[in-house]
Parts: sequence; C-alpha cells; structure tokens
Amino acid sequence: MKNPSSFDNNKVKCDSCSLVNVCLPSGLSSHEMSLLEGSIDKTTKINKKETLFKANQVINGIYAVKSGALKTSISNRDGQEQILEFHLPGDMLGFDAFNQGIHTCNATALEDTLLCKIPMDTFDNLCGQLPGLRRELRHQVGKEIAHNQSLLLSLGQQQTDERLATFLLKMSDHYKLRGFSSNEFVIPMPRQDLSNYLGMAVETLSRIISRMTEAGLIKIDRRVVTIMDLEKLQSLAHSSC
Amino acid sequence: MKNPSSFDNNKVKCDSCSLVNVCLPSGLSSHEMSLLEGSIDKTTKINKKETLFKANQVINGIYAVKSGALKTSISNRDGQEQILEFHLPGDMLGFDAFNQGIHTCNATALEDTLLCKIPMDTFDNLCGQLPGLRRELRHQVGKEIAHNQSLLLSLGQQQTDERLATFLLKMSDHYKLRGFSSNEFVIPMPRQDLSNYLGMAVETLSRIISRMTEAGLIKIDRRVVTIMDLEKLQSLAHSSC
DNA sequence: CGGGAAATTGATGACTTTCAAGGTGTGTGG
DNA sequence: CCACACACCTTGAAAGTCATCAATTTCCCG
Repeated sequence: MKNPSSFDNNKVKCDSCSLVNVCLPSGLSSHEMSLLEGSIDKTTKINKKETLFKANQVINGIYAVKSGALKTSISNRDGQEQILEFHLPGDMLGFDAFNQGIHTCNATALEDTLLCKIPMDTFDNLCGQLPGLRRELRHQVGKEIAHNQSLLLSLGQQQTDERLATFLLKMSDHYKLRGFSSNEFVIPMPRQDLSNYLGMAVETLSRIISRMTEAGLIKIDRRVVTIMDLEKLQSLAHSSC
Repeated sequence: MKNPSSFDNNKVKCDSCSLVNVCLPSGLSSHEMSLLEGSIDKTTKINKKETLFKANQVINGIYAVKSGALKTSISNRDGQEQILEFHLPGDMLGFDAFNQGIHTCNATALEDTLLCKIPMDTFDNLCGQLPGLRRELRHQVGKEIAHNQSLLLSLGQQQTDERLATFLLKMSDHYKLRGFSSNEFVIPMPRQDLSNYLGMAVETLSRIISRMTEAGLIKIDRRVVTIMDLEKLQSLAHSSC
C-alpha cells in the first residue's frame, strides 16, 4: 500500500503531482493551471509542532499540504481550545482569513510538513482573471463549511462512540478517494489531539477504542487503524456510505 | 426600545433600510448599491414553520432577513438533527450552497418572516462586475465560518451552563450592534430549538436557566431575556467582551 | 538504554440525560 | 367571552454517560 506521506519532491509540477485531482488545480483548465503554477512557492516546510500561522495574524498566503499533516484550532480567553480540522496531503488551508485577511485560527504541524504556498495578493489577482479559480475557491470554502457543519452535528448530537465511528469513516473515505486503502490507514494525530477534536477526554477516547476493538469493529495499534467491520461501524455512526 | 421585528415595509430602498449597515450592502459604494438594488426581490415571505430551502435543493438565491427569524439545520440518516445557526434581521443566508450550488442545510422560519432575495445567477454576474460585492461576499462567508468555529469550541469544550452564557452574550452583542438594548432582548426560538443548538436536552437548558436566574445572572420570562450581571456571565462564558 | 511523553486502565464522582409528572400560557372554537 | 386543548416550559427522581484523579504500562527519542 502506498504511504500517504511518501512524496517530498518539491520541484514537481502541479500536473504531475499525485495530488492534482484533490488539490486546488482540480477544476482548472491547463491554461489556468499554468498561470497559477508560476505563482506557487513549493518550498515551504515546517517542522513538527511548529505553527504555520496563528489567530489574529495577517494572512500571508493560501497553502496546500504536500506531505505531512497539520491541525487548525481556536481558543478563547480562558485557554479552552478546540481543534477544528486536520489537514492532510492535498488539503488546503488559509481560508479562515477569507473575511478580513486576518486568520481566525492557529495552524500547527502534527509532523514535519511540506506545503505549496500562493501569496495572498497573487491569489486575489488571479481570482479576478480566472473564473475556474474562483469556482475552485468556492469549492474549497464550501468543503470547509460542510466539514464544520458535520462536526457540529457530531459534537452536538452524538455519543462519544458515535463520534469516533463517524470520524473513522470520514478518514476511511478520505483515503479511499485518494487511492489508498479504506480499511487500513494511518492517522497523523496523537490521542490527545483526536480526543480534543471529538470533544471528549483522552481517557474516554482510549476506553472507546478498547471497547470497539473488543467488539471486533476496529483494530488500532498506535496510529495504525484497521476497520474490521464496516457495516457495524456505519450503523454506529448513523451513516450509510 | 425599538422592536427588532417591527419593520415590514417591503418597498423601502436599501439605503434607507434600517439594516443597511449590517446587511449585504454595508461595504458597497452607492454606485454598486444601485446596481444591486435593481436585482433584489423584496417580497419573499414565509410563514412560521415553513421552510425557505432544504438540504440537497438547488440554490435559488441569496437571502437577507428583513424581519422575523429562521434557523438552519442539518441532519444525518438516522434523523439526528443539529441546528447550525439562527438568522435574525440583517443576517444573510444561502451561502451553504456556495460550493456546488446545492444547499447543505435546511432553513426554517421560526416566525412569519420577510426576506430580500437576490437570484443566484444575478448575484454571480454582479460578483464578476463589482469588486465591492465580492469583498462583501467574502465578509459574509467569513462571518459564517467564524460563527461555526465558535460554536464548535462551545460544543466541544464547554459545560452546558458555559454554553448558554456564551450564547446569551453573543445575542446581547448582536442586538447592541444593531442599536437595541444589550441588557434586555427577545430571543426568537423556543427552548427546544435553543437546547438543540447548544447540544443539550431541553430539560437541561430549563434547569440551567433556573439556576442562573437564582444566582442573579439573568432573568428569563419565556423569550424575554434580561441580563442582570454581565460580568459574572462573561466570566462564566470565559469571554471578556 | 534511560527518561519522559503517550496511552491505557481502574475507581470514583460530577454532570447530563431520560422518564415522568405537573404547571403555564396561548389560541381557537363554541 | 370563556373554556378547553395543546404546545411549551419547568421540576423531580433515577439512571447513564463521561470526566477526573491516580496508577501503570508502553513506546519513542535522544
């Protein structure tokens, strides 16, 4: 099985990048793509635990994850923190500053991470010229909104085990869509981060994993997830795809 | 004190609408506004409990609430439902279909509601011509994303009483920004909807209200909210504005 | 190989939900 | 105009879920 984090050639062109179909260029014509290509800085690299940007910072650019993984999070004045999303290869981030050009959340690397970057003003200009890019922007922003909505449903209405099941199925779909195994995959975050994302205590997450393993639904060895009984997992998550 | 739902003249021009500063035209030049004005249908009306649109429907247009109130919600295959946002006068909705032109959520009127509507294709065209409108669109979408993020923090990390405090302060700010009292206001939703939105059982919400009333933080008579001790409410919500 | 972070497990208690009953207000039809 | 029906809201008791505290084990990095 291919490893999702295995490509690190930062010279590769968009049209030969293995992420081309899930990344920003997915809906662009080759003409549009070549115009975009010239503005992309493919050398951004941040190490594990470093931040790509923080809340209240002026936006620097839009990013696409080439390899590695990040988390975005917000916190309030009392230090309560909520992880909003995990960003895997092919995912884009930076749209949280869509509004005023100021980031609303923090982005932190979960592992050493390579990114492509488009400076904000260039992106803005290109959006003026390229209808396809505008469409793609809408698409990406829409994805982010849909993700948030689905997480809200999970946090607001589901029990802890249902939330984990929902999450695992989402990950499974994610990897499937990218040509990887949907039954066995690696999640890039520690228990602490996953439990925060799912709105529960680490210990609760750990217990749920044990219970679901015992019930034959999954197997999890550290960060390697194996889905053993897809149907039961789906019925637990109240989903059918 | 003015009543938020008191204006129902559907002939009024944008620039003399009392919502002009919080609505779509807020960032537009008078030239841009006049172009926009011609495309706005100011006669949409839906009655209490009727739906403006449903998930999976093709988008019809972008709406602005003139009077009344709506809720947007999503649900999964098992009928679990989560209210995502309440839309009050001056708020816009329809951006959930930003992505593919398909709505991702349902919009239902909480009371008889008047709206302004801009047909989707007209809006799209105008966005191509008017940079100010594009900026305003980004602004509105950014507001929606920020709202979702803040609700995620609340649902994921806060206790039930902290969630209610956070909600009441948000409502207070909302009305303050629109020139109404920040200490005394009417919320447009029944307990059932509010409790769903805040991810708790109706009974829990009712108990929290009783406890917070007894503690002298608030007074709530049906849907009339009075904030009695702003500071304590803020410290409960872990916020300081 | 050792120190420390990450993960698991157990016991306990707090918080929240559920089920049940009763109260309050509103709108409609007689 | 009153009365009744119904929806909405509140309150109580019991049960269940989940968080916290504490102890231990496992694994990873230097």
